[in-house]
Amino acid sequence: MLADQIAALIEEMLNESGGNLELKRNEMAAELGCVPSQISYVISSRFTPDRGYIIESRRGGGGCIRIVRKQLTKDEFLMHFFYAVGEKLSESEANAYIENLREAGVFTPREAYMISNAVSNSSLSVLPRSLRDITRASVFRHVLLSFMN
Amino acid sequence: MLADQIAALIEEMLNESGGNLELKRNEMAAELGCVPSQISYVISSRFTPDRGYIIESRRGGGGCIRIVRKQLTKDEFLMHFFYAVGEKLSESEANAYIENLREAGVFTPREAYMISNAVSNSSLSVLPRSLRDITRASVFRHVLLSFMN
DNA sequence: TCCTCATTGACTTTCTTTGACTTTGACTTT
DNA sequence: AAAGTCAAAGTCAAAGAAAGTCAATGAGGA
Repeated sequence: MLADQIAALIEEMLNESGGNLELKRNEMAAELGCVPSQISYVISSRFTPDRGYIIESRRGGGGCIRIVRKQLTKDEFLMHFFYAVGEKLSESEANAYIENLREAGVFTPREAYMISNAVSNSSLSVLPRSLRDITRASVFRHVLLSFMN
Repeated sequence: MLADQIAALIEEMLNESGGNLELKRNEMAAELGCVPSQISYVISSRFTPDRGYIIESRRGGGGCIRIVRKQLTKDEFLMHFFYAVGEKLSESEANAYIENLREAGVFTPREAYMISNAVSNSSLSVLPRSLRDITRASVFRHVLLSFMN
């Protein structure tokens, strides 16, 4: 299947580049003889943040797509939290996690404070209540991910 | 890409001059072999007041462009960003702000990285597109607040 | 069958590059 | 001093380049 070939190619290029890759979507598509949006599809379906990748891109002349792999050298502790956070996360659960991570020395007090503010109800008060816990969970998981490496 | 080269050159010249630079648009364009308005483009797209630069210029014979990198206190800096962040905030704007704050030493690299992840599109991908920029703005403003005083 | 994932291509958005034209200011001439 | 000259920088719109989005369609499996 095309998508798998592309994924494999990207994977390989990632290895060669030490987990930090810049690619030209159009170029790559031309080489593989596929449509450019196929590359987008593969990236958005397989190189997701949830699987430990960070994607950035720039449009326009000289634009490109940047893929960075977080090697998840298992900090068991972070992984634990990462998986513990479900689909939804309440403010108080979040604070409990943050407090735990602070005590464990994963977050500095300043970082803990900041994160707590970032995912506070008040930060998320712009959203309807029904979306807050889902958003909080996602944001928090991403924060955790940003500490793994 | 041309624009990036020019930006890098200006950056370098700014460093050499201690953050206070006068340049000749036409001269520079001639050296780089580009059209003069390209210089204008780079300045207006990258050395914006939002990123902490002040631009002045003089036309006519012997005219020039002056670029000054602002030095603000931490609180001024934060306040500036706090007010600059409007109702909505795109991912790339957010990253520009974060990068600035990191360079200014307000955020540690680790903090910058984390915040960037917290407000990334992928963090907010659980939300409908229409709510992302609003939520990002709110979260980011709260983060800024958590760093003040 | 129905559902999920893959493929495609038309259309959109963002960023860059260029050049024609305008405005400004210093200097020179009358 | 007023007018003219010319060398800057400013403005803007068009064209180009690249990535993003999305909906329609296709293919394979439960």
